Amino acid sequence: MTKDMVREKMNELPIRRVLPELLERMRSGTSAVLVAEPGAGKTTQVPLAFLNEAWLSGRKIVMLEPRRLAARSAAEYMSRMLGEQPGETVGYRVRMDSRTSRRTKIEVVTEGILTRMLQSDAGLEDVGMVIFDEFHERNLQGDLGLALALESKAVLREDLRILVMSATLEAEPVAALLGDAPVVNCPGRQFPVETVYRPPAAGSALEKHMAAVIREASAGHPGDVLAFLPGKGEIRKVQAELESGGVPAGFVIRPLYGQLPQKEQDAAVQPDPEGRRKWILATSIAETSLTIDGVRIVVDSGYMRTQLFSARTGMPYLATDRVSRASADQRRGRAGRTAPGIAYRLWSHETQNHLRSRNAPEILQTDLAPLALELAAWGVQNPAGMAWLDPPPEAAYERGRELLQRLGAVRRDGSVTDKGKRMAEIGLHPRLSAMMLQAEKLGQSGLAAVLAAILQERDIFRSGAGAPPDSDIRSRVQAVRLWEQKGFAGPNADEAGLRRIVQESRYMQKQLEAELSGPGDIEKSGLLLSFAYPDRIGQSRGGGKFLLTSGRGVELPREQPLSRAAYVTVAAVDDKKGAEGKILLAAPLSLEDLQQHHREDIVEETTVDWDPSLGGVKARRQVCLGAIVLRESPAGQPPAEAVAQALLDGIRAEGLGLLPWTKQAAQLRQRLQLMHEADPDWPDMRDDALLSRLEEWLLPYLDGLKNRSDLQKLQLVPILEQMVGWDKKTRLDKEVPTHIAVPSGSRIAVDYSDPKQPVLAVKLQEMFGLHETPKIGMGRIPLTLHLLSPAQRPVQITSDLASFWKHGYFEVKKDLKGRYPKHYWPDDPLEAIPTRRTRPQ
DNA sequence: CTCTCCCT
Repeated sequence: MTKDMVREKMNELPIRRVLPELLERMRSGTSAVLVAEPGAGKTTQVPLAFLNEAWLSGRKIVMLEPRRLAARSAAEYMSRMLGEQPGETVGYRVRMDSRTSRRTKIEVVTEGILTRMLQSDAGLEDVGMVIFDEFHERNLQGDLGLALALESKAVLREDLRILVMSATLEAEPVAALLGDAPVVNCPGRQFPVETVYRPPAAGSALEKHMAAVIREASAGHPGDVLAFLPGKGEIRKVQAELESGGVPAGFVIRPLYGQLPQKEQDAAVQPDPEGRRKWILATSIAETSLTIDGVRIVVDSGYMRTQLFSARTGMPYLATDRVSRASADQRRGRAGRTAPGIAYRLWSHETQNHLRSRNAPEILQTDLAPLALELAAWGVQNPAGMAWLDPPPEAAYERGRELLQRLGAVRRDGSVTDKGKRMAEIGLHPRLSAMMLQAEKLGQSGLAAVLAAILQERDIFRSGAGAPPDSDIRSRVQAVRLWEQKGFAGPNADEAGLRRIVQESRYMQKQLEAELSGPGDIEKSGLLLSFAYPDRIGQSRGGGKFLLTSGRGVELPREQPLSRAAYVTVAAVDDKKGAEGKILLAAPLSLEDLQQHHREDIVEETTVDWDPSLGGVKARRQVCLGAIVLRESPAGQPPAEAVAQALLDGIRAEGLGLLPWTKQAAQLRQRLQLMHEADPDWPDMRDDALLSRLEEWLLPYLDGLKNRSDLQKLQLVPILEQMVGWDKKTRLDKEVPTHIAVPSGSRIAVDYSDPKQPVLAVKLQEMFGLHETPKIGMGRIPLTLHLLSPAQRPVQITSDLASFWKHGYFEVKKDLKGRYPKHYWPDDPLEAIPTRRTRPQ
């Protein structure tokens, strides 16, 4: 495009119409929000419009972009409009690459760069205006940059202009955050896109359905198809589905996701050299990061995969979820960039109504250790006092602070240490910065820089078909070295990725200003990583399972040689909910290195606990690093208190069944429970209640006991009696007797197993002559009678004996007389003589 | 039995 053509095109842009208002707002005030739909041209027009404002008084305009590529291309585009090269009036600055000069008036930077600028000059002395572009993405770095810029403006730089630009933002909250800033709206310029809802039939697989819709749509409409899926797995399935149904002549399938080697990504984005129509199967990478010309058809699965952070375990995990309405609209818009298009949504109108309106901002679901370090370096220990659209969630923030403390970046009170300041300057995740600083001391910064670069970049390895991926980070280090020395990449490595890693690792080493340390010893990889991930040092439990110092369990497929290492450091992990976490990248480390370099975290202690396999208390001398036990030996004389506590732990773990519940003890417990239910002043005797008060009632009797068989010797009856005391015990015997005397002279034990309905089971013949049902509880509670045959089988259950004698007895008698003819079955039971034998003597 | 995307 020539300079004139660019100028001409620029004049048509919708943004031109709102620029005067925007300029006026920034003259009369100091902040504003610009809401402009895609295609309005805001990114390239707005910074240039402010270039000659008097209030700049020689200062620069800084514009933030969420991606390096976007920052560079915005700078290039604006330079072209001025007939210049980047680095003259308009420049850019991203990690490892910048084009700026003393003449530069507009600096386009990635979001994290602003934080670095503010950390080295809180007043931003040479900046007159900060523009936040694409703010609706709500990246962590953008939110942080805005919070810091607002503090700077409030305290040091009243005149600092802040403009927040966004495509689809609910403008009110951010305008309020800027102090009731005016909102300027600008329409966009998009071709119309028709929306079709096409949910899969019940029970049919989404991938199969998608393949069918792709086929159908390409038959009825022109242009390339862009299909959105949550991840690689689903992409491969749809691809297989399309291939098995036959790809028509003139079409080609192009997968597109971040892990894919650069060459294959390029093939998906660029027009097909043979002029075929593309079926592009993409993740959300194609939602904002990459734009593809020629797409007229979008097919959206409606799902996306995101990484979430578990504040509970301190580890990340992947989750597949429905997209938001904002995401779905963004995806649909991809069909209307160059011509009118059509978008198929593989969900129903009904589902559409339930989608959340926008994606959660990153600050609500990510690891906050980096944020906590920046704030500590800024001098803030409690983020609650700052201006946030969404304040950082407390649990994750606290996790982040704990990690920083462990890495030596902050003190207990949250204030930053000198080491922490250096870590923040290095501009890596605090874990990786801590590793770099430690490696420097050990003369291993060369290896550490390669490891950090590998972890920073996307994985350079593709797993072979069918084979499980290799999780040993040393194989990546080897690939990097091979590439550096011979310019040769292994069959599975991505060359563009290797190039980036080499560049990145050299940059890091240079930044440390360390002497180049040489390649280092690859076998120290696990050790170096342990300085970054001290909470993820794993000890083998066999079968590829490892216990981490944090207490979490993780695992590796057993086919991997790494699964047989005794100790590993786990750098990347997917913390599956419920199940063991999955190790994605790790390296082995030796016990010697571990003991030498983590000496200050290793503690020696005597542990006394219940060993279920032993059925008793075991005392051991343990050498521990966090939750893992490096060595242990039997301990001699453990303190009696600890043994008793361990016994209680055993009972809590295995239940009250460990105690000798004789018939008498069990009945006593039930009788007490009956009293409790009538009067809460009596102790609750249910399992949970007893277990929660073991210290009170059982502990005093445990002296000298060590195991199950010792416990079996306890006398529970006196123990339970002691629990209620003498007065209550006397009352208990009176109100809830153990036995009842019946007319035959027998004393029959009452069954209290159901405290609501105590039972007296007694032979019918023993009850002759008794008019009324016996009662307990000072005559309040009638017993339920189980009247038994001579063979002890219940023949009648009643709590109204008088009525039984009158009515039921004669029926029962007839039957019993037939079965037990030798027994005594009188016609008048109330006058008869009770007996425990066949007949009264 | 398969890792979403991005950045200092």
